[in-house]
Amino acid sequence: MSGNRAAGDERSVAEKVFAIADAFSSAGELSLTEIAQRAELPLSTAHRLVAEWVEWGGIVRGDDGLYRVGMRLWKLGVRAPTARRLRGVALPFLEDLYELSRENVHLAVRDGLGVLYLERISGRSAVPVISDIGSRLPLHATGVGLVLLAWSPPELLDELVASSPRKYLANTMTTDAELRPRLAEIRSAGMATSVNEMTQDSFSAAAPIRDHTDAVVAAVSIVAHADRSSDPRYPLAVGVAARGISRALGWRS
Amino acid sequence: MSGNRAAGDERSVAEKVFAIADAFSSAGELSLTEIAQRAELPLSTAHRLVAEWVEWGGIVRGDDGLYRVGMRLWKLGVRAPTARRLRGVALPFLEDLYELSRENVHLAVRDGLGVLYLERISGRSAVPVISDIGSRLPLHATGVGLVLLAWSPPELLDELVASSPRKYLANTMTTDAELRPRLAEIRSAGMATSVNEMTQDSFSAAAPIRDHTDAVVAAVSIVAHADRSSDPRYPLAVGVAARGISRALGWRS
DNA sequence: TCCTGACTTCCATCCAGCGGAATCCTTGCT
DNA sequence: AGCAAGGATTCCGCTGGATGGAAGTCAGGA
Repeated sequence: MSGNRAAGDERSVAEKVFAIADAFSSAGELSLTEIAQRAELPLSTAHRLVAEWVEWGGIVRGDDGLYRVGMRLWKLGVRAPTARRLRGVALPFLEDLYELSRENVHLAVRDGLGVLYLERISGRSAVPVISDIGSRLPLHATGVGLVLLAWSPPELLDELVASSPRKYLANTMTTDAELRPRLAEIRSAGMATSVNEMTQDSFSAAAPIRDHTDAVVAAVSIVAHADRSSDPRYPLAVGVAARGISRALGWRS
Repeated sequence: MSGNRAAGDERSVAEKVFAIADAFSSAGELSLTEIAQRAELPLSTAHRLVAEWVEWGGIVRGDDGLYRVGMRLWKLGVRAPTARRLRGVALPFLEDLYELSRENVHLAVRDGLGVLYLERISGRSAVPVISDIGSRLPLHATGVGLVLLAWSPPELLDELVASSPRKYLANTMTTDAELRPRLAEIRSAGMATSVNEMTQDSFSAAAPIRDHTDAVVAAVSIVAHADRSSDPRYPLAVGVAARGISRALGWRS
C-alpha cells in the first residue's frame, strides 16, 4: 500500500475542512461521493473529514445516507453579529411593511458583487420571487441590489459590468451606459422604484439603510403586484421604514 | 527552540478547527487570547488556525482586533434543512399570530435537554423574554419546552430531572412529582397554557407541531401579558396555527 | 448470480503541523 | 519619556498524525 502524503494537494487540513463545508453552498443534501467531488478531495480523505464534521455536529447524516448541514452550524451562523443585529433591529419595521402591503418584504446586504437576502417576509398571495434567505443574486438584478450598488464605491460598478457579459434577466440593464444614469437617478431620489423591470407584473420600491457612520449597510424593499405601482404609500412606507431602521442603528439626521 | 508536536493534545486538526468555532457559542466577539483559552489551544496554534478561518471567511476580524462570526458561516448555517424548511413553512402562520396578539410569537425545536428558538417575532410592547434566536433554555422552563418535553420519549424526562438539581426559575417545577402530572395534562389537552409560571405577569399558550410521521418536531407559542389569560382566542389561535403548520409539513388528520 | 457503484477500512510513509520561546506591538501607568 | 504587562506575531527543528491508493464490504439492479 503506497499511501503516503507525498505530492499533490497543497491545501492545509483546515482548508480541506472548509472545502467540505463549501460543498454545501450549492446543494442542500449531498452524498459522500458528491462532497468529495465538489471539494476536490480523494474519497478516503473526504470520508475521514466528513466523519469529523458529523461527530462535531456541523453536518448530519440522514437515514437515507445523505449528508446535510446540521443544527450546530445553524446555531453558530445565527451568531454572526452583522446579520443578527441588523435583523433584530429591522424585523419590527419589516412587519409594518408586510401588514401594509401583504406582499414580499426584503432585507438585504451587499456580498461581493451580489445581494444577500437576510430576511424575507412573504404573503400567501405575494408575487413569487426567486430570492430566498441566504441566496445571492447579482447586484443589478433586483431593487435592493440597485440601491446597494448606487451607494457603493464606483469601482464596484466597473467590476460588475466587466463580470456580466450577458443579460441576467430580460429587462435588466447591464451596460455602463444604461446603468450609470439609473444609479444617479436613484441617488438623487434617495430610493429606487421600478415597474415590470425585474419580474413581470411586479412593482418594487427599495430604500437604503444607513448606520451611525452614515454608510449604506443594507436595503429594504417591497416587491408587489404591478397594479400597485400607482399607490404612493408603498415607496413612502419603504422610505420611512428604511429611515426608522437607520435611526435604530444609530444614524443621525 | 523545542517546538515539536510531542505529547499533549490528542485532538486532530479538524477537532481543533471546530473547537475554535465552539469558542463563539458563548460570546459574540473574542480576542485571540480568549479564543485560545476557550478552545484550550496554545496561543500560537490558535493564531494559525484562526488565520485560516479568517482567510476562509467563517470568522472576521474587526477594526478593533476582535474576532466575530462571519457571513460565510451565516450563509452556511441558514442552509440547514430542518431549520430552513420549518421556518419557511411556519413563518406565515407566525405572522398571523403576531397580528392577532402583537405579543411574542415563538417557534422552537428540541435540542438535547434544551429548547432551541428558531424564530421569534416580538411586538414593540411585548413582554420582555430572555429567549433569542439561536439561544437555548432548559426544556422545563418555557411553554414550548414543556410541549416538546410532553411528547418526547420518557427517558428524556428522567435525564432532565437528573441534570437539574436546583430550580432554574422561581416558579419552575423540576421534580418528577411535579412535572409528570403536568405533562400528562398537557398531552391530554393537546397544548400547554400557563399564567405567571415562567415569567411574572405573563401568559403563555404553546402547541406542538407534527410532521408527516405524526412525530412532534417543533412547537409554537404566544407569550403575552398576563391580563390576556382570560382571552380564549390565544390558545385557540396557537392551536390552529400549530395544526396549520403541521399540515403544511405533510401531517394528516 | 454477477455486476456496478458507493461506501468503508487499512496502513507504510513522511512532511505539515506543532507549540515553546523569542520578539514585536500596544496600552496604561508613573 | 520610560517602564511594565498583556496581547499578538514570528520563528523553527522535531515527529507522529494525516495521507490516499488499494483492497474489502455492502446494496441494489439486471
